[in-house]
Amino acid sequence: MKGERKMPTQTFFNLPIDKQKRLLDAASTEFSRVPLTEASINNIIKLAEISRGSFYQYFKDKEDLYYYFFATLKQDSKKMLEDCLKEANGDLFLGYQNYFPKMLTMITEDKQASFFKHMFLHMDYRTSREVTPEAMKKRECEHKKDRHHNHFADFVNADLLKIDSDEDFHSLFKVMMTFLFQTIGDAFAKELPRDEVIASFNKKLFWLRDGVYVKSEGEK
Amino acid sequence: MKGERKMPTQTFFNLPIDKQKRLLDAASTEFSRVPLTEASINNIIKLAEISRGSFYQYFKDKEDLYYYFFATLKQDSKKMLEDCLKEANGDLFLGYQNYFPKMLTMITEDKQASFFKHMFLHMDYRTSREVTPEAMKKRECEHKKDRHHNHFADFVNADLLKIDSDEDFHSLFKVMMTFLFQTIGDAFAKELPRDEVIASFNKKLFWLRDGVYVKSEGEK
DNA sequence: ATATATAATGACAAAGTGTCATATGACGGA
DNA sequence: TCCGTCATATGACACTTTGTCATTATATAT
Repeated sequence: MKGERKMPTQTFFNLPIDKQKRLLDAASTEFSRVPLTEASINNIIKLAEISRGSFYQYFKDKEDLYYYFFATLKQDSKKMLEDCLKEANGDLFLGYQNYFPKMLTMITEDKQASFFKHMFLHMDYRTSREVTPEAMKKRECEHKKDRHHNHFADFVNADLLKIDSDEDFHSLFKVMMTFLFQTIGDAFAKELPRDEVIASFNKKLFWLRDGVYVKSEGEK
Repeated sequence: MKGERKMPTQTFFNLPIDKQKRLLDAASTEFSRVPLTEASINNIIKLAEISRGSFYQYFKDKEDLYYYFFATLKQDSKKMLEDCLKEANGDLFLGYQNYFPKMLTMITEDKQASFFKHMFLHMDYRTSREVTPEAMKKRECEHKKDRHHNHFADFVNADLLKIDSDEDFHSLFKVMMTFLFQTIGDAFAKELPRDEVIASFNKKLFWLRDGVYVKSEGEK
């Protein structure tokens, strides 16, 4: 593993806004053209009209820019889930059921759709961590008084769920995000129509909610 | 998308066995050293002591060799799941519960463990398709009389499950494979001890089996 | 005006990729 | 034995990419 830097350098942020924007636009174009592994820094610097050396003054490498670019996109996504959970009165599954179609719209109808397509079809461990909202990560620092940004677990009514610990919560969140990624990956790969995609997600969601086993009598 | 070839050329199979083996050994070494994207054909041909031109006579590119190498490893895995399902008398979940520890052993204790580690940490859409046993894929060719290799659905007692169609079966299989990949990915990433990994998988499995919602009274 | 920090540049070395014209060698027929 | 043919082997080549670095330019403050 290489040393990972998560952010651009200060130098980048000191840049005039329009130069920053040029770079991000270039990133958008290149990462929409091909998946991360095939993207070329050469193309990006040509598009952004900056010199090779400058690029490396702002970012450690391709990945660094990639994840930063993604971060600029995902800002609203956090709030969206939060709202859906509130709206569902803490019902985790209902919340997700409302969340998914919104998410899908954002991903497929955005002008970045092509970027997202590559992303979801090449979703690996690192990427899935980046994509997962912070608020979903395990909270280990409850004692710290600066809980400035709240945790999704706070919006969920745990009484409805067979969940014992924060650990479990985290694990369950991850499972649900996995469902989401998997379904969207499928959607892109097979170019399914929107309603089928949603139906497919809901089916998985309900399996998880109610169980796949038949209970006593088959109410099917 | 580029034209994908799944197999080595005939030329490769015409080669003397020991030369084939040299190449596969080289693949094993290189793909254990680094993930696919960082692997270098240069290294492989040096290790295998073949010329650059020869390599391209056998394989279309890195990926081609990679997936072929993987195919040589995965042969027994199919039978393993089949046996587990039989042993569980068609109980899908019990079958998987038995299957997982065996799978885990195979992946972590094999001499290819390092290869698998890279694979699971970089599992993308394509890879997950390759890894998933054939017998799990959707069967569309029931009418064809040559059902020479059987389908996992045949070993599963569907009466126990809320499953309506083959489509559903396929979808459920995929979910379960996803659990498996996700859990193993976690295991490698966080270097969890074996029993924790198994516990984590089982927890997810039982969530899916029985549902995450509490039923009527909390038997917790 | 001068010193100092900050940013920009492109040439460069190193490494990798896929291709191609050519070389090798095995085999069968004349 | 000589020749033609076929499958295979080879490595030089042209090309792309990457990350670095010595140098130059620009801005800011004294």
